[in-house]
Amino acid sequence: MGEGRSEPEWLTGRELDAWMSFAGVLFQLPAALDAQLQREARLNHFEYFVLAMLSGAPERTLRMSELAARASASQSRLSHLANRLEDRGWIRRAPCPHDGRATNATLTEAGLEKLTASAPAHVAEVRRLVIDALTDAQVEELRGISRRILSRLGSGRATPGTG
Amino acid sequence: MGEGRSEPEWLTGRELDAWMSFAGVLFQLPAALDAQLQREARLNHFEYFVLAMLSGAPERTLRMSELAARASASQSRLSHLANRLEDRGWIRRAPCPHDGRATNATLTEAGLEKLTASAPAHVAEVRRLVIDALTDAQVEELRGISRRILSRLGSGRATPGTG
DNA sequence: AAAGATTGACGCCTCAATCTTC
DNA sequence: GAAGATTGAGGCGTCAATCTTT
Repeated sequence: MGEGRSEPEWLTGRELDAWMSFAGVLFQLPAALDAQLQREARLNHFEYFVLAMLSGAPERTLRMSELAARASASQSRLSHLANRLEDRGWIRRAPCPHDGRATNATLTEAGLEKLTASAPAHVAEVRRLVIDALTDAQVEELRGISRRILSRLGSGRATPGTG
Repeated sequence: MGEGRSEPEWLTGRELDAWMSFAGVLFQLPAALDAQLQREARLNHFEYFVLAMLSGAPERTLRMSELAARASASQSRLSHLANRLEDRGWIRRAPCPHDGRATNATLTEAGLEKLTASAPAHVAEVRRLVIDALTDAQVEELRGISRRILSRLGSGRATPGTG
């Protein structure tokens, strides 16, 4: 990892340069992806992600807590979202038979149709803004870089908002 | 359809793998940085960025519209934020002498103190989560990758939210 | 007491409407 | 009319409190 360059208080020129560019991506890319989904599907990125997660689960069903964990979201946030998705008919909730505390969320037929209708344009935007902007080697590098950052994020401190 | 890596409708295995990891970073890293700032400085990332921008400007002053452009934020968003920052005493607004339509935002002494007090911990978190998680070569790669993505973002379509 | 989930209050952002100055 | 800026309404997320089941 970071061997010889450990001045704690500031960033060197090269590091600062890299961080400024990366921070721009961190600001603007999620906004751009959200904008595309909002425009063409009336969905935000988190809503899309939740529908996608459910579509890939057995029975198209997942516990609320499991869903929250996979989306790195608080249970509260997911609960609010589930209210809205349920109102729109994309998902349905039912108490879990095996554990009276838990709630299962299920993707409805309408929800699946919504997702499959929205996916191609979203994937195309991801391809346009990220994948096709990079060389094959850079795509590989990006994977490795992301993994490393994620490992720091995971071990940093306990994820809050679980209550 | 599926020649090379230009199938428009979906992502190949390697691309998907890279995207999944990168999307995780896109979700979690901004949240982690916001959390640190919120905890230790009662600031969010956008507020910090605005203060930092002003601190680097001549006279510690910038037009609202210029500030919004540099932060890739809508004028509306910046205006709401400026209300809050002004209430807290970090900035001051005054009409621009040269153009009656424009408003200048100035970082106050208190705002500068707030920024300098908050910066070290924030930089340390950036270093911990990003810079020190990567090799020197990866930091360089990340710079190049970010530049490429930014160029797509810039040319994509006109930035909305200017009204 | 802990885990799972939900709710309401409050804060921030988006969107459309509005006002002033150029 | 366009540019710069602001405002209010409504939507979404966070936080703290609450309820139920284990």
